[in-house]
Amino acid sequence: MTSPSVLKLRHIFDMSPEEERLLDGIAARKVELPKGADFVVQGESDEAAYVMLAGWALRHRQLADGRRQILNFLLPGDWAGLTTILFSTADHSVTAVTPVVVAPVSHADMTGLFRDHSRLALAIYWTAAQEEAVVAEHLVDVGRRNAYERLGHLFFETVLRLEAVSQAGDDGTFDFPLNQTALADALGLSHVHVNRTLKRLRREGLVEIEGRKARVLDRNKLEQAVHFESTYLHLGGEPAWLRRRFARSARPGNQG
Amino acid sequence: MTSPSVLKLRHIFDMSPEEERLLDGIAARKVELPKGADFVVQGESDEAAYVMLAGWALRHRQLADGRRQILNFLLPGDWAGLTTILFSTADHSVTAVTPVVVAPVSHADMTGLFRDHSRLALAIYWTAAQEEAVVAEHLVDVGRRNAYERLGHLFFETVLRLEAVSQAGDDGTFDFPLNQTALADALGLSHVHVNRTLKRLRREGLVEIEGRKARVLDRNKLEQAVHFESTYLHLGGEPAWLRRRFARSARPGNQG
DNA sequence: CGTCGGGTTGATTTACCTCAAGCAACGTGG
DNA sequence: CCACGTTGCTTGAGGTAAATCAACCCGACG
Repeated sequence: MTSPSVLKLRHIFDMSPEEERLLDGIAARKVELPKGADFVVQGESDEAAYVMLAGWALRHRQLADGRRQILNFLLPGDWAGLTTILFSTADHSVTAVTPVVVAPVSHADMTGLFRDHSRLALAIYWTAAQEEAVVAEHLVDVGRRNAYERLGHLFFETVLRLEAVSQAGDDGTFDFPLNQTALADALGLSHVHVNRTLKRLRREGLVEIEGRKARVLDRNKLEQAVHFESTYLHLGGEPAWLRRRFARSARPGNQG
Repeated sequence: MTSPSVLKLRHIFDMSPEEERLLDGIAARKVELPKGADFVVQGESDEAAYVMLAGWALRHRQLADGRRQILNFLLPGDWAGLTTILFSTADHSVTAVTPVVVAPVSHADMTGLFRDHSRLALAIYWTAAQEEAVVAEHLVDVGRRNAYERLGHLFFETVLRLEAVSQAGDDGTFDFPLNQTALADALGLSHVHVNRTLKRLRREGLVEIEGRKARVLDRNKLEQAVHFESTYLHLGGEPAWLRRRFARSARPGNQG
């Protein structure tokens, strides 16, 4: 089965069979981590990056007085700890929300990848850039949208991201393992207010939440209600001229 | 005179004379843009990246109904539009706050740089990663800090960043060309509330604002008042083992 | 000399927060 | 298999940080 990291990159990137094999090879070194495991720890220096293969994780920063802010959520196909190769100490933690399957990539392997497979390096850089764009949108959420829009926006974003890696059902159903406290810490709200706002979203027939599953009921209505603008996800399938640029950037020596 | 882009990277990176010359060479192609100029436009596809050499710019996202969120501020030594090489349309705009001096770098030159000077490419990637870390901290600000902390935090961050490129005076004075509306859009507040909170910061003797200049009066007091934690800036001077890693990642063919 | 961008201030409203409690589902251990 | 702590969800009451609305002031500038 093709790994989610391959699935995700196919959206923007014509990968050669060899490149796909290489990525799948990385993904083959599966490690299972229990729910709650921290695989990057704020303030510490870490020794590897990780590709998410299954499950949910979150990136968050902790303040000294206990307040915390969740930066974003990591879904299958996302990378964690890419910056550990650049910074001496991590400025955030990455924690498993559910049991997760990851593939660790040592720094040595990373630099090798960057050296010998510059197209894949560019693809990984693309992933990091997309993540940055998602975090920026969360900043827009928290800075300029109200609680109702923030929550709706997060649901909409999540469906789109999960669909990009074939992890959402046809009927709009998807795994949603976040509790209301996590939502609060992600959206800059209190869990009480999250609760009341979720109630409203349910009452208005926009989303449905049952246990650890969620479902977007009326896509168009939700999109309009929260003024969703999907450009920042860059999942629209990039135009040919851009795909060509990726190709051009290949160095001689990488298989043709 | 060494360009700010070189100054900034020296903090984390042992650059060879040739690499410094190359960066300074990029910086030699100066272009002046007037205050208010958009050099990256949300929704459009752009043809170059830019190194900031002088002046202030800001990155922001605009919502359809007019609300906007400023993501971060670009100071001398920062890069703008790095992702235009990866995405078909920009998800944000970059606008000059003051008249700015930039050096445009075409996509062709960028890919050449990545191909032939992988250490410099890594340094530029470092810059992008640091910017991501700053945006993430702004998310923490807006999500989990009150107006007073947000403003104080921004002042503190700004001094540190300006000092890293030798653009702040010894007495804590620095150029600060943002009006209160810009502060509001950056911090997720109304300009009225920004005004009142600034008054409080002044009254308490933490900062001084005169025209387009600002000054941090009591560094320690401000740091404590807003619980500033500087790790996310990664400006502490990276330890030797990390600098060595950058060196190791050099490919044969790059000088020395 | 009018207009415009920017700062300041007051009065009022509101979208959230905090505190507090109750309840259901669940695992754990005795 | 019952007592229990725990975790997560829900609801109410009351409080507050910050928004909104509305002036007014000032200096710059054409």
